[in-house]
This record gives sequence, C-alpha cells and structure tokens, in this order.
Amino acid sequence: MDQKQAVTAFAALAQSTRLNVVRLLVKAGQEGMAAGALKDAVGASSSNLSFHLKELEHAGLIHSRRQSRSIIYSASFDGLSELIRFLTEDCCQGHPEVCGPFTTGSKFCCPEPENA
Amino acid sequence: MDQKQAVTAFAALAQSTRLNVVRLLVKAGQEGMAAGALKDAVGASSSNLSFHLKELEHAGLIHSRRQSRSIIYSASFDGLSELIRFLTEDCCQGHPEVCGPFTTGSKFCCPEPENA
DNA sequence: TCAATCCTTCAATAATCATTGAATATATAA
DNA sequence: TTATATATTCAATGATTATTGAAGGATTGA
Repeated sequence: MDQKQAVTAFAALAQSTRLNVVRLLVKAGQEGMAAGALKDAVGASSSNLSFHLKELEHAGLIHSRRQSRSIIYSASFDGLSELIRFLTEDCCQGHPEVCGPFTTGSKFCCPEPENA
Repeated sequence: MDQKQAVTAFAALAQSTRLNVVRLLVKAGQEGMAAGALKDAVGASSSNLSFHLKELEHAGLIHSRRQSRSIIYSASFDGLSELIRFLTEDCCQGHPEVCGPFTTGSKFCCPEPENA
C-alpha cells in the first residue's frame, strides 16, 4: 500500500454513510449484505448508496458479488488490514514499549513474542 | 467514540500531508517532533502545515506541547487506538475465525484467548 | 415476451476543504 | 528594549465531494 491508496481509503471512511456501511460489513463478516439491506440499514437513497458503495469498492475496502438479482457486498479484511498496518508502520521505532496501550497483542506495532 | 468523531478522524487522515505527519509521529513515539522538523520532513509551507496540524489535533489524533520556542507534536496513541477499535467493532460477530487474517492476535476483532 | 425487482449511471446543484501569502503572536537572546 | 526564531491566524481563491431525481441495465418469474 502506498500513500496515495491510503489517502483514498481514509477518504472513503471519512463520510458517515460509508463508515456506517463498512462497520456493518465488518460485523457481517464474509457473508456480507445485499445492497438493498444496506440501503434499509443506513437510510440512504438507492442512487446515493450506490455512489458510496462504489467509492468504497474503488478504495479497496469492500468487495461485491452478484447473487441473483441482488448484489452482495462484503468487507475486504485484507484492505482494512493493509490500511491499518500502513498507518501504524514502524510504530515507536526503537521504543515499542510505549505503544503498549495502543497495540498490545497486535501485529501492527509491537511484534508479538515468538512463543505466542 | 461516536460516528461523528470517527468521521472527523478519518477525514483528518484523508489528506497526504496530514497522513504523512501522523505516520512520522507514530514512528517518533512519545518524544514527538517539533513543528519545524515536521515542516522540513513533509515539505509544506509553515502556514499550511499549521493548518493541517490543527486539523489533526482537533480530530484527537495528535497532541502538542510547547518547549521553549518550539511546539512539539506527538501522536495520540489513545486516539488512534479508539479509532481502529471503532472501525473494527464486533468484527465478524458470531464467526470470528474469518477475521483471522485481519486481526490475528489483536484485541480489535477476535478476542485473544484467555491464556494469552 | 412482459412486467417486476434490484441496483447503477448520469448531470446538475450545493456544500466542504486545501492552499497561499501577509499579518500576528510567543519566546529567547543580546 | 530590540531583534530573531518559531509558529499560528486570517481572508480569498481554487478544487473536490455529496446529494438528488430521472433514466437505464441486469435478472427473474409469469
């Protein structure tokens, strides 16, 4: 992931309807949700939601697949993971202990012990 | 953290100079960096950088403290942590195993085993 | 094929954000 | 007190983004 992709991804998350959608899809997991279900859940017009879904997909944060008449959207866990990793890269370089409260147990900052 | 705060925070990260600043400060750790050093590092004008630093501070992603003539900025690890937690809340509810690639070992999605 | 459902595309408008340079504020040193 | 270093504020301009409603594309069932 480079700076430009990351800016695009953060911009995609920087809008209430879209953030709502991503959080719903993160909860939903692999199964995902149909565009219509998302529309009901977030209360947007269908054209507006479609615009936002396209932004999110373009940013690499969600995927879509057709299932009969519906289009099912799901979170891209890879995309989200890369984004967080980019943001927190080399966290507290040389002094990882200060990142503790931020990333205890996480691979994003302080590496986990080998024996984990 | 609520939806509105999260949108503000993501918007703050959705700009190249600001993202650059945050990543530098994440690397710098508690020690932080002076505004002047950030200015040199990111190549912005001082007024422009000041504008961006204010946005980041307002978003709760960085802190500032005065040290003699300089103002030292540092990452808010609490702010970053809350933001990521908000984004990934209830990840894959009911089927946490699918989040594995995303958050293995992290508290953000799949809870760590009790014996960790 | 016809109608219904589900979703997307398009063009126009309204709203928000980034950049610039000049002026200002704060702290230190001579 | 005066000069210097460091950083912020302000107003104006240019650029980007969100929303709306109407029209169009894809899929299914009768």
